[in-house]
Amino acid sequence: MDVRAICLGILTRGPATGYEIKKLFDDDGYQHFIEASFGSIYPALNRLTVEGLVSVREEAQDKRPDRKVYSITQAGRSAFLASLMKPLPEDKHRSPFVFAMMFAHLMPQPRVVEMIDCYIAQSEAKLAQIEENKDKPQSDGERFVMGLGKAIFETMLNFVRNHRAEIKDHKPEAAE
Amino acid sequence: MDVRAICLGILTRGPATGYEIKKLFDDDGYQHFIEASFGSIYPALNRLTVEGLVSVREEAQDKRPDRKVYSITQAGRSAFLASLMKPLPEDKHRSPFVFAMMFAHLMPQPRVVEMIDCYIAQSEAKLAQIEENKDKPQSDGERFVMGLGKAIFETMLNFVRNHRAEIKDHKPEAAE
DNA sequence: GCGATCTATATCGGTCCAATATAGATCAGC
DNA sequence: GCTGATCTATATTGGACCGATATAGATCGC
Repeated sequence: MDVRAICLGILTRGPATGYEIKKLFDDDGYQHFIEASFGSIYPALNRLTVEGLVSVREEAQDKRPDRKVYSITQAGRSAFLASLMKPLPEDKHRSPFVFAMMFAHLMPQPRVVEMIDCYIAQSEAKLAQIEENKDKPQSDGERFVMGLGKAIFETMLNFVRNHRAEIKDHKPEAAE
Repeated sequence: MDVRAICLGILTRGPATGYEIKKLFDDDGYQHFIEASFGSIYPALNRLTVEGLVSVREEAQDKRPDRKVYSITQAGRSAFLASLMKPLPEDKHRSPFVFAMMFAHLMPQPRVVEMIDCYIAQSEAKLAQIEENKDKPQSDGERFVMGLGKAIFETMLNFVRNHRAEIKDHKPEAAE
């Protein structure tokens, strides 16, 4: 599941530029489960082109930088399918917040509450974004991703909210 | 939240070798939310030593490689605390499985079911590991991490199990 | 009209991971 | 008692990847 495979996957949905591939992650709900930066997308597309897994059509635009529209080739389709038949790498959930919570006892209490509130706000924003995209026409796969994202963020929100209440109850002198 | 900060955090709990820091992730439930490899831990500890944020005591062992036991210094403690006062990077949940599910329509149906079953088995194993460690003496922070991990994996398991049933109901010709 | 944001590509430094090397200890099973 | 597997322990290297930055004209909001 490296960036090259991710690009191939996106391109099975239709031709796109590097910029559009990146934007797909930012705008829709995918970035919660998979992402790639420009610094890896552009080199990946170049290499895929050399290997014949994608083809490029340069669209010279009037008063804009050229667009390089990439399309997946038959060889690319086969390669992507083959990668889906191999065992998948495991999920990785990296949470600086959770790590920080392990050291709550070292922090001033207001900072802990601030951290939790910030995390709650972020999770709410993510949930809102998923909710927003719910009306768009979606494939089965997209509905699965959005549904799972929603379920996970709701679970985390609940858990963290309860934790916040515990902290407040336990040390009422730090109440707002 | 780079590897250096992670090492400092672990060392606030007491002196440890690079090996032990890594093992903490593997054995206990932390690896679900934060991790680091040997390839980054050892260089990080070296740099922290040069910077005076940790100190080393080399224990020459009889018939074993030397142990380098690292302890956090006062300067290290301050640096770690300072890093906790800065805004935290956001969570990153990277799931090749979820990405692959977006392309279920391109795969042979048995492969989709296999993927889901594999994912369910992995999640069950992670849950079992958390359950196992429940009896160990734990700090507040550890209970928080384990509790959240348990809640998330249970949510995902539920969701994926339902999804599996849907696939089976929808295409009963692929039933086991 | 002016700053902010958007479209669009590209590169670079640095971080980090996965794999590999080394090497003796211990432990399980035969 | 021997043999292979696993464990303790450190270290390096190649490559993947990210975050920041550069460039540059377009468009949009105020």
